[in-house]
Amino acid sequence: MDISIAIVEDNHDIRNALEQIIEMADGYSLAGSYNSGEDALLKIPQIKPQVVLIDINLGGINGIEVVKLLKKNMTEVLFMMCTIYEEDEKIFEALSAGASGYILKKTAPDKLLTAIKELQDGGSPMSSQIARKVVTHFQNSSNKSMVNDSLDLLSSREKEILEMLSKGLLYKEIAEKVFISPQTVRKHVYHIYEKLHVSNRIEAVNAFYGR
Amino acid sequence: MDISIAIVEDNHDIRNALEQIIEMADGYSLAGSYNSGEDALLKIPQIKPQVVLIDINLGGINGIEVVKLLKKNMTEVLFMMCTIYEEDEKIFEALSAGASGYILKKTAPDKLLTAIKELQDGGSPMSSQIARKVVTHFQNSSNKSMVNDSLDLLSSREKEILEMLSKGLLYKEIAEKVFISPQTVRKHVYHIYEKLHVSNRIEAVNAFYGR
DNA sequence: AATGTTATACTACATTTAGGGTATTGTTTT
DNA sequence: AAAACAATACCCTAAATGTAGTATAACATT
Repeated sequence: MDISIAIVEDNHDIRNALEQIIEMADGYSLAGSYNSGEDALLKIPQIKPQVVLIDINLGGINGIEVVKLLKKNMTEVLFMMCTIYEEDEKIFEALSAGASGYILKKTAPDKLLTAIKELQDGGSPMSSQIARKVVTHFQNSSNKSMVNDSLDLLSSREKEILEMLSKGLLYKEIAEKVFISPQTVRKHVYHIYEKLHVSNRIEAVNAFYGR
Repeated sequence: MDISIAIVEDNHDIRNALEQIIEMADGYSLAGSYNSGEDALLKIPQIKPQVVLIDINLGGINGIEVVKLLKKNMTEVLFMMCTIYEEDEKIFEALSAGASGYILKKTAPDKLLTAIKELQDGGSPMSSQIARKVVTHFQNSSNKSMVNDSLDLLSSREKEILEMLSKGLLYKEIAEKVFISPQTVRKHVYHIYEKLHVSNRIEAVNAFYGR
């Protein structure tokens, strides 16, 4: 079975070129082609293509918005952003809007077709440069709670208690859990606040989460 | 200038094969080769290679731990995980430990060399299948705070107050900010707790952040 | 016109926290 | 051995929070 593809691209020449590539290739079929996001929003839910190749900078509503809206009701459709830019912001916006692939317009026809195939096979085709940006973003967001030096000031008991505090437990609940008196819990919390330079639970918990 | 590469791999045959590939290739030079993570931890800080090709499953300390430890003091060194697995968990662990590339052992010699080159050029070489996993993870974590339907139950005033609560402000501070009495703030908070089914600030704030 | 919701504000009471003091027992570090 | 720190636990006081009832004005919905 061919992979059915829809194209959303406002530039006439590029759209025609993409259409040609898809129509001439074996194993791929063109399900629809639109020159605006508005048009795509109306038609794509009807034709239900497997893959949508979509430009980011469309005339009216932009491609990222289109993906966001369509993805909400058509989770199975795979979106591949196709753009001239390689900007960090756009990449993250597009991916969190629900796009699965991100390629540049200058990509050669055969690479484009391979990328669509990969998309359909559960991959996320993108250049390794773009992948690095995603990875870096991933690293930053997964480490931000770890890069907290002030938390190192806390003793392990204090960290343990802060963690329970961050879950909303009361002093006495914490006391029961670790078999100490609520008084002692209070003393620990008191020291935690001193060390973190905060004056209530919320601020301490925010510090704990690195905010 | 050649790209200097270190190899960390406990299997003798594979290590030899990798050494051969690097040594025979133009533009790449072998800076060191180790059969254990422990060895790598000792030697790599001295030889300072540009790229480290490292297996995940080493005999003693595992490759991810090695990356974590080395990356801490050698931020410029690029790590490429080289493994037989394609497990989600390992991928995320490796990337957040500081690895920039992730390839499979079955990768052909010329692809391996290309991947090292891409790594050096600021890319993150990985298969599109692996990229999809990273992207999916990215989508899940970037959306988790948005998918909160219970917050919709709150009136806009209540949301406003919850947001200030989440920053650690006291009732009276909130009262001053929005020019209402602290009593009213308390009443709002009371309603917030009811709607979110929680019974203290921390739990409300956790709900606010979608935890 | 009646009902429901939101925002406002008061009261009262019980509970929980925060700030600070003191003290004992261990464990590290010097 | 002395000093510093960690964990434990008690004291007191005051402030903040949580729970709950009541009430009023404004606005939206039925």
